[in-house]
Amino acid sequence: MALKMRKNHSPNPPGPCMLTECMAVIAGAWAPNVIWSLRAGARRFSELKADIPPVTSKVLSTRLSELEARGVISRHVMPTSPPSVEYQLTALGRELIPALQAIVDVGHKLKSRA
Amino acid sequence: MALKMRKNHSPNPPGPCMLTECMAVIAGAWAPNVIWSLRAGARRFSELKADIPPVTSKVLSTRLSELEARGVISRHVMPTSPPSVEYQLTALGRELIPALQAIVDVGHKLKSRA
DNA sequence: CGGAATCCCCAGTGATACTG
DNA sequence: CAGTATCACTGGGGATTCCG
Repeated sequence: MALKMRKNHSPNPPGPCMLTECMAVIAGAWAPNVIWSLRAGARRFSELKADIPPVTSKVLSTRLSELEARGVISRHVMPTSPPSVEYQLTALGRELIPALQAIVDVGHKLKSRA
Repeated sequence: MALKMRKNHSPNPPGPCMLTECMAVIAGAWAPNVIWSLRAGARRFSELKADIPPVTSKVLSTRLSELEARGVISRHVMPTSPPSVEYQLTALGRELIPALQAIVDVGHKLKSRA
């Protein structure tokens, strides 16, 4: 899986800029899945990796970084031994859930008609 | 802009398969914008191209072919001279609108907080 | 006008291995 | 456990050109 979204073509095209804007957030391999996995609450790196088997550590950490940079998720290092890290959606990230929910809904319809 | 989605990693991963399923449909460069432009009704090739300035003819026609193949849009050749072609959403395609609407909504929130 | 065919290119993935 | 480092590759996308 992979998602690419052009990140910038400077003069915002007239119409569907918001669409493009937000697509960029949920773009990137496995990004939607990560958000979806976090929808019920915080999860640790290895849990996320287990939730989404085909993802590699590299891509997962890359995606987590991006999402954190965009303010969609927050990262908390737990001072345990061995150290573990928890990720959870920020308020901003939770705003994405309805959109993903809508996508999932359509996915079901697509599936049932295929 | 570009979107990639893995099309198949055979044993459907437990959870977010529907998500992936549907993401694949709206993935691909400018696909969401095309659907969005068709939201209000049928449009011709050149109109779509005008709606989404940065898209090239090749990519637009590629995307239209894919979307048609997926049953999201329908293609009608008008027997005029010069010939023109109209595209419109199928019932299936219209199912996608709520999802895109949700994405646009989130886009606004993202924008207003950035 | 609408779009198919070609060529090229690199960003984004994946695989693998290594580290604190 | 939670990453980072390297490498190689693939195909999606852009530009350009040609066709009916």
